Amino acid sequence: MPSHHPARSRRSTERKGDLRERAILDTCEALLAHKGYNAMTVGDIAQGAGITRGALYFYFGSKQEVVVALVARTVEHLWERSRTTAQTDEPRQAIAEAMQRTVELWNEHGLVMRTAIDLSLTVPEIGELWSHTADLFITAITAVLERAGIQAGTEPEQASAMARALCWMIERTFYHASQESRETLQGASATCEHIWLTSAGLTT
Amino acid sequence: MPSHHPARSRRSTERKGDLRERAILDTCEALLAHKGYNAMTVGDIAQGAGITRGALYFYFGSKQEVVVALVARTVEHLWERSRTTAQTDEPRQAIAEAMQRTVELWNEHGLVMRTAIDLSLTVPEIGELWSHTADLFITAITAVLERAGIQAGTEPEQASAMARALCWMIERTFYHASQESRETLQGASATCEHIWLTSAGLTT
DNA sequence: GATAAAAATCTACACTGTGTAGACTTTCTG
DNA sequence: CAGAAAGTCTACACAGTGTAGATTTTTATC
Repeated sequence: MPSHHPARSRRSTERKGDLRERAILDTCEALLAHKGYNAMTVGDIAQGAGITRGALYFYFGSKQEVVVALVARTVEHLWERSRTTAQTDEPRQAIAEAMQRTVELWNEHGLVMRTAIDLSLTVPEIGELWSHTADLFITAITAVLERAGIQAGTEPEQASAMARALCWMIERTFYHASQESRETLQGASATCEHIWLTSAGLTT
Repeated sequence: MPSHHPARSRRSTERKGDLRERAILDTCEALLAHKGYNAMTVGDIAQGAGITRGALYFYFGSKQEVVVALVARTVEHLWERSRTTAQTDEPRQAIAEAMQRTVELWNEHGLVMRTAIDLSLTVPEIGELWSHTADLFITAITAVLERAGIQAGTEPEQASAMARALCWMIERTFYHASQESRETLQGASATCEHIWLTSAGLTT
């Protein structure tokens, strides 16, 4: 990998390699979509990016590394968005907004997110990335639950544990629904929102 | 041709192969536990079962087939148990019993169940097996919700969709918790049970 | 208990995909 | 424009897979 983190040194021109690297990740994403991780070979990716296998190994050490970089790119984007999104104090509204945002995320990045989940177990770096992402969600859900009056704490029926279960519910439900259609995903989101509301004691 | 041993000779001989087949699946399960699916090779399995690779291919056509058979064996066992377990009418008790049973299942077969979930996407047969298993759970949860007064139907806030979301919540929560410890799993179960009860409107 | 079919096992090989080595070409930079 | 850095290629060694065919063991039958 040539570019580590060159944030401070401003480069005059964008190196050819930066372009290639993006082409590689884009190709990888496309291949993931219609071949899946296992069927996709390093040769396929290289070919799609317009170079030979040998050249690809100049950028990434393995197929896994390519996918890790792809997941990192996407996840970075998620963090970015969740950081710049306004937080609402009113629980009901906060929940509605969170679910809406999550639907958008899955509509846009469902494929990579599903891949990240699938590879979490086998590729430690991806596991790391994804578990960090999940923690962001769990923290956010916990905050909403507490603001809605659920007792804070880590015991099974307190906010923290409930938030974790709700997070997994949303992850898994969206994982499946996003494979179907946007309509399915929207419906699944409504169901999750309803359960979240009920769990928060906001059933009016 | 006349059959000289009418009743008694049914399945009299257990072939040597039946023993080997079991040895292969057992070895596979053991290897999955401390190497994981990808790292485990056909040679490893054969060696563990005391035969060569070539001989293993007499029993199974591929590594995937071995794992499919292993999952099938386990899942068969799940179905068996859920069929012979008494169903309770009282919702609260039904939920408590279902959760207890599920904890036991994951304690006993967590490894294979996690494997099944991981491979659902990439191995169609396993996907089939697992989705059928999930359907059993979803149907059961739906029934309990309806008995508790939740409106029947498939709209986002009706019993069927809610049961699906709750099923995924339990699956994913148990998937993670069963990797930790029995205590973690027990706590996670309590949390899921609480959310299920709340969703069913049984919060007294 | 001899024997032939079936069941089980082995060795050897062809194939696919991975990752590495080293030579070569292009693109910067002073 | 010359040397360095970046990028690319071909060729090779290696892992694991699945198959072919010969060979041995087990089982059923007379």
